[in-house]
Amino acid sequence: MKNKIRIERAILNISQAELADRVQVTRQTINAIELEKYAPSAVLAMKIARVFGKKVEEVFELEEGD
Amino acid sequence: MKNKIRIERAILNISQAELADRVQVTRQTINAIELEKYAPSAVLAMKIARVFGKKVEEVFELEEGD
DNA sequence: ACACTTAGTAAAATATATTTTACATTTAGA
DNA sequence: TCTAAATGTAAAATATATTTTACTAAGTGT
Repeated sequence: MKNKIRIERAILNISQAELADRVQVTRQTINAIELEKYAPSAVLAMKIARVFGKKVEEVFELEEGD
Repeated sequence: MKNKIRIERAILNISQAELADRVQVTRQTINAIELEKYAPSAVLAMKIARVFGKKVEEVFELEEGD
């Protein structure tokens, strides 16, 4: 699962820690998802998209293997 | 996390088993999510929404506790 | 150069999602 | 009514996400 978290963070100009704070997870969780170490839960994906003012599909993209 | 899976299934007129098949999970997984026993992964939520031709936010809704 | 914020990483523990197998119940159609 | 399909449920096993603690490295501004 690919994502545009880094780009959206840059647009909002917020750190991983700040985003983590806003969606109530740890900074490491944001880092891991941003680096695509694993995919988030639907709840977290929706919260992240909401912070960015985007739809889930605009931030996350399904890949072949998913 | 609330969802409109039952309604969307009714519109498409497909069973839980058929939906499970299309998104490559077991029938029990669809049943559990539909009955809100637990929330899906982002991957699964996106696949389900895609089957229904809807955005994730049109099928799933965040609740207070999420 | 120094201090500070940000980002990357890792291992162990915990929480949660998903599978598997199996059975019970409800619903719909012939 | 009989039968088949669809749904609900449950326990145990496995997979995956998330937390916690902690350390390292990289970038920024002064």
